[in-house]
Amino acid sequence: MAGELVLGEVVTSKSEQTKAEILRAALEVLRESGAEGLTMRGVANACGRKLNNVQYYYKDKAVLLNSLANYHFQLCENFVEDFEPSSGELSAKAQLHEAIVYSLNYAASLSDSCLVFRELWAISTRNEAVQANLTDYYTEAFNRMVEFWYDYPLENRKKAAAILVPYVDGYSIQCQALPYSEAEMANLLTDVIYAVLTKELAE
Amino acid sequence: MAGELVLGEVVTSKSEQTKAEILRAALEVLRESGAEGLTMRGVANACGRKLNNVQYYYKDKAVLLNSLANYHFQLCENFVEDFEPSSGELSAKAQLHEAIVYSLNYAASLSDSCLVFRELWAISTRNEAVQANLTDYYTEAFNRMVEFWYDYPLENRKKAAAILVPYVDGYSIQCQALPYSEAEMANLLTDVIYAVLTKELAE
DNA sequence: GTAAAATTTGGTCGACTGACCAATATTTTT
DNA sequence: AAAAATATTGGTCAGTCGACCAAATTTTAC
Repeated sequence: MAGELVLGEVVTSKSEQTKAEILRAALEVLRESGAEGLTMRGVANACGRKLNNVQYYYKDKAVLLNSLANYHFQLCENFVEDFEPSSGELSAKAQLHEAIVYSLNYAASLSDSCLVFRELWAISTRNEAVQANLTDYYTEAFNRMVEFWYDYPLENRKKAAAILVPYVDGYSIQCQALPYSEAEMANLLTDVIYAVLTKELAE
Repeated sequence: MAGELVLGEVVTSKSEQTKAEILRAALEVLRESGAEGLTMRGVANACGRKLNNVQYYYKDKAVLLNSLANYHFQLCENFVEDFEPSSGELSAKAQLHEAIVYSLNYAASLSDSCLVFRELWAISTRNEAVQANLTDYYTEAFNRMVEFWYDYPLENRKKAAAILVPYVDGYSIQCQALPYSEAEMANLLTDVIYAVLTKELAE
Protein backbone atom coordinates (compact mmCIF):
# COMPACT_ATOMS: atom_id res chain seq x y z
CA MET A 1 0.00 0.00 0.00
CA ALA A 2 2.58 2.50 1.09
CA GLY A 3 3.52 4.29 -2.09
CA GLU A 4 7.03 4.51 -3.35
CA LEU A 5 9.06 7.32 -1.96
CA VAL A 6 9.56 9.99 -4.53
CA LEU A 7 12.43 12.33 -3.92
CA GLY A 8 12.55 11.59 -0.25
CA GLU A 9 9.01 12.76 0.31
CA VAL A 10 6.52 10.89 2.33
CA VAL A 11 3.90 8.66 0.82
CA THR A 12 2.80 10.04 -2.52
CA SER A 13 -0.52 9.59 -4.21
CA LYS A 14 -0.73 7.49 -7.32
CA SER A 15 -1.26 10.60 -9.33
CA GLU A 16 1.97 12.05 -8.03
CA GLN A 17 3.78 8.83 -8.79
CA THR A 18 2.55 8.97 -12.35
CA LYS A 19 3.63 12.55 -12.69
CA ALA A 20 7.09 11.62 -11.42
CA GLU A 21 7.22 8.70 -13.83
CA ILE A 22 6.46 11.05 -16.67
CA LEU A 23 9.13 13.48 -15.51
CA ARG A 24 11.69 10.71 -15.41
CA ALA A 25 10.89 9.88 -19.00
CA ALA A 26 10.91 13.53 -19.98
CA LEU A 27 14.33 13.97 -18.43
CA GLU A 28 15.63 11.07 -20.47
CA VAL A 29 14.22 12.55 -23.65
CA LEU A 30 15.70 15.93 -22.87
CA ARG A 31 19.09 14.41 -22.24
CA GLU A 32 19.06 12.30 -25.38
CA SER A 33 17.33 14.60 -27.81
CA GLY A 34 17.75 18.08 -26.41
CA ALA A 35 15.18 20.80 -26.17
CA GLU A 36 14.46 20.46 -29.89
CA GLY A 37 13.62 16.79 -29.51
CA LEU A 38 11.62 17.16 -26.34
CA THR A 39 8.08 16.54 -27.54
CA MET A 40 4.97 15.50 -25.71
CA ARG A 41 4.72 12.46 -27.94
CA GLY A 42 8.30 11.54 -27.32
CA VAL A 43 7.82 11.72 -23.59
CA ALA A 44 4.70 9.62 -23.87
CA ASN A 45 6.55 6.95 -25.81
CA ALA A 46 9.45 7.00 -23.38
CA CYS A 47 7.16 6.02 -20.53
CA GLY A 48 4.79 3.76 -22.46
CA ARG A 49 1.86 6.12 -22.36
CA LYS A 50 -0.41 7.85 -24.78
CA LEU A 51 0.03 11.45 -25.75
CA ASN A 52 -3.32 12.42 -24.29
CA ASN A 53 -2.44 10.75 -21.05
CA VAL A 54 0.69 12.79 -20.63
CA GLN A 55 -1.29 15.88 -21.49
CA TYR A 56 -3.76 14.95 -18.78
CA TYR A 57 -1.04 15.36 -16.15
CA TYR A 58 0.80 18.20 -17.83
CA LYS A 59 -1.67 20.20 -19.84
CA ASP A 60 1.01 22.35 -21.43
CA LYS A 61 4.45 21.78 -22.76
CA ALA A 62 5.45 24.82 -20.74
CA VAL A 63 4.14 23.24 -17.56
CA LEU A 64 5.96 20.03 -18.32
CA LEU A 65 9.19 21.86 -19.01
CA ASN A 66 9.09 23.84 -15.81
CA SER A 67 8.25 20.78 -13.74
CA LEU A 68 11.02 18.94 -15.52
CA ALA A 69 13.59 21.56 -14.61
CA ASN A 70 12.61 21.52 -10.96
CA TYR A 71 12.67 17.75 -10.90
CA HIS A 72 16.19 17.84 -12.27
CA PHE A 73 17.32 20.32 -9.64
CA GLN A 74 15.89 18.11 -6.92
CA LEU A 75 17.73 15.09 -8.26
CA CYS A 76 20.96 17.04 -8.34
CA GLU A 77 20.61 18.16 -4.75
CA ASN A 78 20.08 14.58 -3.72
CA PHE A 79 23.15 13.58 -5.65
CA VAL A 80 25.33 16.23 -4.05
CA GLU A 81 24.16 15.22 -0.61
CA ASP A 82 25.29 11.69 -1.40
CA PHE A 83 28.89 12.79 -1.21
CA GLU A 84 30.40 11.54 2.02
CA PRO A 85 33.97 12.42 2.88
CA SER A 86 35.96 9.28 3.54
CA SER A 87 36.02 8.35 7.19
CA GLY A 88 39.78 8.06 7.53
CA GLU A 89 41.74 10.78 9.22
CA LEU A 90 42.68 13.15 6.48
CA SER A 91 44.41 16.46 6.76
CA ALA A 92 42.31 19.51 6.04
CA LYS A 93 43.90 19.87 2.66
CA ALA A 94 43.41 16.21 1.82
CA GLN A 95 39.72 16.53 2.63
CA LEU A 96 39.50 19.50 0.33
CA HIS A 97 41.32 17.58 -2.37
CA GLU A 98 38.88 14.73 -2.02
CA ALA A 99 35.89 17.00 -2.58
CA ILE A 100 37.48 18.68 -5.56
CA VAL A 101 38.31 15.35 -7.17
CA TYR A 102 34.69 14.37 -6.70
CA SER A 103 33.46 17.60 -8.27
CA LEU A 104 35.76 17.53 -11.28
CA ASN A 105 35.00 13.91 -11.91
CA TYR A 106 31.32 14.70 -11.95
CA ALA A 107 31.90 17.48 -14.46
CA ALA A 108 34.35 15.65 -16.70
CA SER A 109 32.38 12.43 -16.86
CA LEU A 110 29.58 14.30 -18.62
CA SER A 111 27.05 12.50 -16.52
CA ASP A 112 23.40 12.66 -17.43
CA SER A 113 22.71 15.58 -15.17
CA CYS A 114 25.64 17.41 -16.66
CA LEU A 115 24.15 17.15 -20.13
CA VAL A 116 20.73 18.16 -18.90
CA PHE A 117 22.23 21.30 -17.44
CA ARG A 118 23.50 22.25 -20.87
CA GLU A 119 19.96 22.13 -22.15
CA LEU A 120 18.63 24.09 -19.20
CA TRP A 121 21.23 26.80 -19.60
CA ALA A 122 19.97 27.35 -23.12
CA ILE A 123 16.31 27.07 -22.16
CA SER A 124 16.69 29.49 -19.27
CA THR A 125 17.72 32.17 -21.73
CA ARG A 126 14.17 32.37 -22.96
CA ASN A 127 12.23 30.99 -20.02
CA GLU A 128 12.03 33.19 -16.97
CA ALA A 129 10.61 30.53 -14.68
CA VAL A 130 13.41 28.10 -15.45
CA GLN A 131 15.89 30.94 -15.15
CA ALA A 132 14.66 31.79 -11.66
CA ASN A 133 14.76 28.20 -10.50
CA LEU A 134 18.20 27.74 -11.96
CA THR A 135 19.51 30.74 -10.06
CA ASP A 136 17.94 29.40 -6.87
CA TYR A 137 19.64 26.08 -7.46
CA TYR A 138 23.03 27.71 -7.84
CA THR A 139 22.48 29.81 -4.76
CA GLU A 140 21.83 26.67 -2.78
CA ALA A 141 24.81 24.92 -4.33
CA PHE A 142 26.93 27.87 -3.25
CA ASN A 143 25.56 27.75 0.29
CA ARG A 144 26.10 24.01 0.57
CA MET A 145 29.71 24.49 -0.43
CA VAL A 146 30.15 27.27 2.09
CA GLU A 147 28.76 25.08 4.84
CA PHE A 148 30.92 22.16 3.80
CA TRP A 149 34.07 24.04 4.79
CA TYR A 150 32.74 24.94 8.19
CA ASP A 151 36.03 25.27 9.99
CA TYR A 152 37.47 28.06 7.90
CA PRO A 153 36.61 31.74 8.26
CA LEU A 154 33.24 32.49 6.70
CA GLU A 155 34.49 35.18 4.38
CA ASN A 156 37.16 32.85 3.04
CA ARG A 157 34.64 30.07 2.53
CA LYS A 158 32.44 32.34 0.51
CA LYS A 159 35.30 33.42 -1.68
CA ALA A 160 36.41 29.84 -2.22
CA ALA A 161 32.91 28.79 -3.19
CA ALA A 162 32.55 31.74 -5.53
CA ILE A 163 35.55 30.40 -7.38
CA LEU A 164 35.00 26.68 -7.24
CA VAL A 165 31.28 26.38 -7.93
CA PRO A 166 31.28 28.30 -11.22
CA TYR A 167 34.56 26.70 -12.17
CA VAL A 168 33.05 23.23 -12.10
CA ASP A 169 30.45 24.26 -14.66
CA GLY A 170 33.07 25.81 -16.87
CA TYR A 171 35.23 22.74 -16.50
CA SER A 172 32.38 20.51 -17.63
CA ILE A 173 32.38 22.46 -20.88
CA GLN A 174 36.08 22.88 -21.50
CA CYS A 175 37.76 19.92 -19.86
CA GLN A 176 38.46 18.30 -23.21
CA ALA A 177 40.34 21.37 -24.39
CA LEU A 178 42.62 21.70 -21.36
CA PRO A 179 46.18 20.33 -21.45
CA TYR A 180 45.92 18.96 -17.92
CA SER A 181 44.44 15.73 -16.72
CA GLU A 182 41.59 15.67 -14.29
CA ALA A 183 43.98 14.71 -11.48
CA GLU A 184 46.38 17.51 -12.34
CA MET A 185 43.58 20.04 -12.35
CA ALA A 186 42.37 18.71 -9.02
CA ASN A 187 45.81 19.21 -7.50
CA LEU A 188 46.10 22.70 -8.92
CA LEU A 189 42.66 23.69 -7.75
CA THR A 190 43.26 22.24 -4.32
CA ASP A 191 46.31 24.46 -3.90
CA VAL A 192 44.45 27.52 -5.11
CA ILE A 193 41.29 26.99 -3.08
CA TYR A 194 43.22 25.99 0.00
CA ALA A 195 45.15 29.24 -0.20
CA VAL A 196 41.89 31.17 -0.36
CA LEU A 197 40.42 29.26 2.58
CA THR A 198 43.44 29.72 4.81
CA LYS A 199 44.28 33.28 3.94
CA GLU A 200 44.58 35.52 6.95
CA LEU A 201 41.80 38.00 7.17
CA ALA A 202 42.64 41.64 6.94
CA GLU A 203 40.98 43.48 9.76
CA MET B 1 39.49 25.98 -51.18
CA ALA B 2 38.67 29.67 -51.15
CA GLY B 3 35.33 28.90 -49.63
CA GLU B 4 36.22 30.29 -46.25
CA LEU B 5 34.36 33.36 -45.22
CA VAL B 6 36.54 36.35 -44.65
CA LEU B 7 35.06 38.66 -42.10
CA GLY B 8 37.01 41.72 -42.83
CA GLU B 9 39.09 43.15 -45.53
CA VAL B 10 39.75 40.78 -48.35
CA VAL B 11 37.43 40.87 -51.30
CA THR B 12 34.89 38.11 -51.19
CA SER B 13 32.83 36.84 -54.05
CA LYS B 14 29.19 37.79 -54.12
CA SER B 15 28.29 34.22 -53.33
CA GLU B 16 30.44 34.32 -50.24
CA GLN B 17 28.94 37.59 -49.16
CA THR B 18 25.49 36.16 -49.49
CA LYS B 19 26.46 33.14 -47.46
CA ALA B 20 27.83 35.41 -44.76
CA GLU B 21 24.66 37.48 -44.83
CA ILE B 22 22.64 34.33 -44.29
CA LEU B 23 24.86 33.26 -41.42
CA ARG B 24 24.47 36.62 -39.75
CA ALA B 25 20.71 36.19 -39.90
CA ALA B 26 20.95 32.62 -38.70
CA LEU B 27 23.04 33.69 -35.75
CA GLU B 28 20.42 36.23 -34.81
CA VAL B 29 17.69 33.61 -35.02
CA LEU B 30 19.71 31.18 -32.93
CA ARG B 31 20.33 33.79 -30.27
CA GLU B 32 16.72 34.92 -30.13
CA SER B 33 14.89 31.63 -30.59
CA GLY B 34 17.37 28.95 -29.63
CA ALA B 35 18.08 25.71 -31.40
CA GLU B 36 14.38 24.85 -31.31
CA GLY B 37 13.45 28.03 -33.11
CA LEU B 38 16.23 27.87 -35.65
CA THR B 39 14.39 27.02 -38.86
CA MET B 40 15.34 27.48 -42.47
CA ARG B 41 12.27 29.61 -43.00
CA GLY B 42 13.07 31.73 -39.98
CA VAL B 43 16.56 32.37 -41.24
CA ALA B 44 15.20 33.24 -44.67
CA ASN B 45 12.79 35.76 -43.18
CA ALA B 46 15.50 37.25 -40.99
CA CYS B 47 17.54 38.16 -44.04
CA GLY B 48 14.69 38.97 -46.41
CA ARG B 49 15.11 35.93 -48.57
CA LYS B 50 13.06 33.00 -49.70
CA LEU B 51 13.34 29.59 -48.13
CA ASN B 52 14.55 28.03 -51.36
CA ASN B 53 17.20 30.66 -51.72
CA VAL B 54 18.66 29.90 -48.33
CA GLN B 55 18.54 26.23 -49.20
CA TYR B 56 20.44 27.00 -52.37
CA TYR B 57 23.43 28.17 -50.32
CA TYR B 58 23.01 25.71 -47.45
CA LYS B 59 21.38 22.61 -48.79
CA ASP B 60 20.94 21.06 -45.36
CA LYS B 61 20.01 22.34 -41.99
CA ALA B 62 23.02 20.39 -40.73
CA VAL B 63 25.32 22.25 -43.11
CA LEU B 64 23.85 25.56 -42.05
CA LEU B 65 24.26 24.72 -38.38
CA ASN B 66 27.88 23.72 -38.72
CA SER B 67 28.74 26.78 -40.79
CA LEU B 68 26.89 28.86 -38.24
CA ALA B 69 28.93 27.51 -35.38
CA ASN B 70 32.20 28.17 -37.15
CA TYR B 71 31.07 31.65 -38.07
CA HIS B 72 30.34 32.32 -34.43
CA PHE B 73 33.75 31.09 -33.34
CA GLN B 74 35.39 33.37 -35.87
CA LEU B 75 33.45 36.35 -34.61
CA CYS B 76 34.48 35.56 -31.06
CA GLU B 77 38.14 35.34 -31.94
CA ASN B 78 37.92 38.71 -33.60
CA PHE B 79 36.24 40.09 -30.51
CA VAL B 80 38.89 38.76 -28.18
CA GLU B 81 41.63 40.21 -30.34
CA ASP B 82 39.95 43.57 -30.00
CA PHE B 83 41.01 43.74 -26.38
CA GLU B 84 43.88 46.17 -26.04
CA PRO B 85 45.48 46.70 -22.66
CA SER B 86 45.38 50.35 -21.74
CA SER B 87 48.53 52.14 -22.81
CA GLY B 88 49.38 53.65 -19.43
CA GLU B 89 52.09 52.12 -17.37
CA LEU B 90 50.38 49.63 -15.18
CA SER B 91 51.91 47.24 -12.76
CA ALA B 92 51.89 43.63 -13.76
CA LYS B 93 49.07 42.94 -11.37
CA ALA B 94 47.06 45.91 -12.59
CA GLN B 95 47.39 44.67 -16.16
CA LEU B 96 46.11 41.31 -15.06
CA HIS B 97 43.24 42.94 -13.23
CA GLU B 98 42.30 44.87 -16.32
CA ALA B 99 42.09 41.73 -18.42
CA ILE B 100 40.05 39.93 -15.80
CA VAL B 101 37.61 42.81 -15.51
CA TYR B 102 37.22 42.69 -19.26
CA SER B 103 36.57 38.95 -19.21
CA LEU B 104 34.07 38.97 -16.38
CA ASN B 105 32.23 41.89 -17.86
CA TYR B 106 31.89 40.01 -21.12
CA ALA B 107 30.50 37.01 -19.26
CA ALA B 108 28.17 38.87 -16.92
CA SER B 109 26.72 41.15 -19.57
CA LEU B 110 25.27 38.11 -21.31
CA SER B 111 26.28 39.49 -24.63
CA ASP B 112 24.92 37.97 -27.79
CA SER B 113 27.87 35.69 -28.23
CA CYS B 114 27.45 34.55 -24.65
CA LEU B 115 23.90 33.42 -25.31
CA VAL B 116 24.88 31.75 -28.55
CA PHE B 117 27.47 29.73 -26.67
CA ARG B 118 24.73 28.37 -24.43
CA GLU B 119 22.97 27.04 -27.49
CA LEU B 120 26.17 25.61 -28.92
CA TRP B 121 27.02 23.84 -25.69
CA ALA B 122 23.72 22.03 -25.91
CA ILE B 123 23.98 21.39 -29.64
CA SER B 124 27.51 20.04 -29.33
CA THR B 125 26.21 17.27 -27.10
CA ARG B 126 24.59 15.66 -30.11
CA ASN B 127 26.64 17.07 -32.97
CA GLU B 128 30.16 15.78 -33.29
CA ALA B 129 31.25 18.35 -35.86
CA VAL B 130 30.19 21.25 -33.67
CA GLN B 131 31.71 19.51 -30.67
CA ALA B 132 35.07 19.24 -32.43
CA ASN B 133 35.06 22.86 -33.53
CA LEU B 134 34.04 23.98 -30.06
CA THR B 135 36.95 22.13 -28.52
CA ASP B 136 39.29 23.69 -31.07
CA TYR B 137 37.95 27.10 -30.20
CA TYR B 138 38.60 26.59 -26.51
CA THR B 139 42.07 25.27 -27.19
CA GLU B 140 42.83 28.45 -29.08
CA ALA B 141 41.30 30.58 -26.36
CA PHE B 142 43.52 28.82 -23.88
CA ASN B 143 46.61 29.42 -26.02
CA ARG B 144 45.78 33.07 -26.52
CA MET B 145 45.52 33.49 -22.78
CA VAL B 146 48.84 31.74 -22.24
CA GLU B 147 50.52 34.02 -24.74
CA PHE B 148 48.95 37.09 -23.24
CA TRP B 149 50.91 36.61 -20.03
CA TYR B 150 54.20 36.22 -21.84
CA ASP B 151 56.49 37.43 -19.08
CA TYR B 152 55.60 34.79 -16.53
CA PRO B 153 56.97 31.25 -16.48
CA LEU B 154 55.23 29.11 -19.09
CA GLU B 155 54.10 26.45 -16.68
CA ASN B 156 52.48 29.07 -14.46
CA ARG B 157 50.77 30.70 -17.41
CA LYS B 158 49.26 27.40 -18.44
CA LYS B 159 47.97 26.76 -14.96
CA ALA B 160 46.52 30.23 -14.70
CA ALA B 161 44.76 29.86 -18.03
CA ALA B 162 43.45 26.43 -17.08
CA ILE B 163 41.72 28.14 -14.17
CA LEU B 164 40.60 31.40 -15.67
CA VAL B 165 39.32 30.35 -19.08
CA PRO B 166 36.85 27.75 -17.83
CA TYR B 167 35.93 30.00 -14.93
CA VAL B 168 34.69 32.71 -17.24
CA ASP B 169 32.23 30.31 -18.85
CA GLY B 170 31.00 29.15 -15.48
CA TYR B 171 30.73 32.72 -14.32
CA SER B 172 28.54 33.58 -17.30
CA ILE B 173 26.11 30.96 -16.05
CA GLN B 174 26.20 31.57 -12.34
CA CYS B 175 27.05 35.22 -11.89
CA GLN B 176 23.51 36.07 -10.87
CA ALA B 177 23.65 33.56 -8.04
CA LEU B 178 26.92 34.73 -6.52
CA PRO B 179 26.94 37.07 -3.51
CA TYR B 180 29.77 39.15 -4.92
CA SER B 181 29.66 41.95 -7.43
CA GLU B 182 31.51 41.74 -10.68
CA ALA B 183 34.19 44.08 -9.34
CA GLU B 184 34.62 42.05 -6.18
CA MET B 185 34.99 38.85 -8.14
CA ALA B 186 37.52 40.54 -10.41
CA ASN B 187 39.60 41.55 -7.39
CA LEU B 188 39.40 38.10 -5.90
CA LEU B 189 40.31 36.41 -9.15
CA THR B 190 43.16 38.79 -9.75
CA ASP B 191 44.69 37.83 -6.41
CA VAL B 192 44.25 34.14 -7.10
CA ILE B 193 45.52 34.15 -10.67
CA TYR B 194 48.39 36.45 -9.83
CA ALA B 195 49.49 34.03 -7.13
CA VAL B 196 49.47 31.21 -9.66
CA LEU B 197 51.42 33.25 -12.21
CA THR B 198 54.10 34.34 -9.78
CA LYS B 199 54.51 31.12 -7.88
CA GLU B 200 58.11 29.92 -7.71
CA LEU B 201 58.68 26.84 -9.76
CA ALA B 202 59.69 23.69 -8.01
CA GLU B 203 62.72 22.25 -9.72
C1' DG C 1 -23.68 -1.84 -5.80
C1' DT C 2 -24.00 2.39 -7.64
C1' DA C 3 -22.75 7.04 -8.51
C1' DA C 4 -19.03 10.10 -8.95
C1' DA C 5 -14.47 11.10 -9.72
C1' DA C 6 -10.18 10.08 -11.77
C1' DT C 7 -7.80 8.15 -15.49
C1' DT C 8 -6.98 6.38 -20.17
C1' DT C 9 -7.91 6.22 -25.09
C1' DG C 10 -9.20 7.43 -30.05
C1' DG C 11 -9.44 10.71 -33.26
C1' DT C 12 -9.12 15.41 -35.41
C1' DC C 13 -7.39 20.04 -36.29
C1' DG C 14 -4.49 23.80 -38.21
C1' DA C 15 0.22 25.13 -38.16
C1' DC C 16 4.78 24.31 -39.06
C1' DT C 17 8.92 21.76 -40.55
C1' DG C 18 12.80 20.29 -44.08
C1' DA C 19 13.35 18.40 -48.42
C1' DC C 20 12.48 18.37 -53.04
C1' DC C 21 11.28 19.53 -58.16
C1' DA C 22 10.58 22.51 -61.92
C1' DA C 23 10.65 26.92 -63.80
C1' DT C 24 12.17 31.61 -64.20
C1' DA C 25 15.40 35.42 -63.82
C1' DT C 26 19.89 37.27 -63.49
C1' DT C 27 24.72 37.46 -64.20
C1' DT C 28 28.87 35.87 -66.36
C1' DT C 29 31.40 33.91 -70.10
C1' DT C 30 32.22 33.23 -74.77
C1' DA D 1 24.41 38.53 -78.97
C1' DA D 2 24.19 33.76 -77.66
C1' DA D 3 25.29 30.34 -74.45
C1' DA D 4 26.30 28.89 -69.95
C1' DA D 5 26.58 29.31 -65.24
C1' DT D 6 24.65 31.32 -61.25
C1' DA D 7 20.91 32.85 -58.56
C1' DT D 8 15.99 33.32 -57.32
C1' DT D 9 11.18 31.98 -57.06
C1' DG D 10 6.74 29.21 -56.78
C1' DG D 11 4.71 25.31 -55.41
C1' DT D 12 4.26 20.55 -53.46
C1' DC D 13 5.17 16.77 -50.37
C1' DA D 14 4.97 13.70 -46.30
C1' DG D 15 5.94 14.10 -41.63
C1' DT D 16 5.58 16.05 -37.01
C1' DC D 17 4.01 19.16 -33.67
C1' DG D 18 0.80 20.83 -29.60
C1' DA D 19 -3.80 21.55 -28.56
C1' DC D 20 -8.29 20.14 -28.29
C1' DC D 21 -12.82 17.33 -27.94
C1' DA D 22 -15.54 13.37 -26.98
C1' DA D 23 -15.84 8.89 -25.37
C1' DA D 24 -14.59 4.80 -22.79
C1' DT D 25 -12.48 2.73 -18.88
C1' DT D 26 -10.90 2.26 -14.24
C1' DT D 27 -10.77 3.60 -9.52
C1' DT D 28 -12.74 5.63 -5.55
C1' DA D 29 -16.49 7.27 -2.48
C1' DC D 30 -20.84 6.60 -0.60
